[in-house]
Amino acid sequence: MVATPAPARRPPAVDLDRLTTLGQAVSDPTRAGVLELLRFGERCVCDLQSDLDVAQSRLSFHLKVLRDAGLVVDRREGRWSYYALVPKAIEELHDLVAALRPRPGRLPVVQEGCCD
Amino acid sequence: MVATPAPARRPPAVDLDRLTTLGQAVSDPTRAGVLELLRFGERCVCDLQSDLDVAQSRLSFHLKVLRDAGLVVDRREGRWSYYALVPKAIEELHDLVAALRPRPGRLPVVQEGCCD
DNA sequence: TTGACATATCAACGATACTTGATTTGATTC
DNA sequence: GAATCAAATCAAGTATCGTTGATATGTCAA
Repeated sequence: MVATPAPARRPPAVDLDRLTTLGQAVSDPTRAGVLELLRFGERCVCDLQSDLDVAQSRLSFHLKVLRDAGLVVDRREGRWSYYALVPKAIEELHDLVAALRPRPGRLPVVQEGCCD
Repeated sequence: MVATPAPARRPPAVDLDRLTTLGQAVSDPTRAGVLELLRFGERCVCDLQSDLDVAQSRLSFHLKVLRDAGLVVDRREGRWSYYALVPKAIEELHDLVAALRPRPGRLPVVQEGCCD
């Protein structure tokens, strides 16, 4: 019989690395705007550019951040690039935030003193 | 008769300002660590400090960012300050992320060209 | 009081992140 | 091929953010 892994003594730890990466991706107005637009389906860069009214290289920069974070994917077709949301990544962030919810019934209020 | 506001032609816009603010609050490892710890109830600063092993002024700085974003509240008791999650703010972020989910059945795929 | 302690604030520096304009790459059209 | 176009990349500057050490504020205990 093989040793079983030690039972979790605490609720599952939140993947903080992933949370910070996704949080950072979402923390810029241009990038948030891109995500908002992509809700309705994939869009080409030139489309996003005119909808958001940003310089081309700037948009390209932000798209790269979103891509690196895994929130969007791109697809090239002729001279155009189309970007689309990655639903799984949105769900991932959704779940990470859910994991931050206060846990009911644990340490509701502090007792005597605090340190030690 | 007073002019009625123009009816919304699209699904409700996402509150991008709020999303970026909360995203930014969550985009730093120290701050994410604080939130993770606070899931179990309020903690005093000195507690957080030793759990996270960060300098005092640094923690204080990050707590301020979280406080300014509305994600935590503090309560002073004697010499100690206790910080706690604001469940409503977590829900708010949760909902904002949900609002980024792709909308089914709209612009599923791009047609001819893109930038007419 | 005085001293020790918990926390907040501040100023200065260093590190990241964002913006801009120019250049490059690759695809299309003439 | 040459010109054009969409998009990416790069280098430079600027702005924003995070860290550090010092100081300030307020509280408690001796």
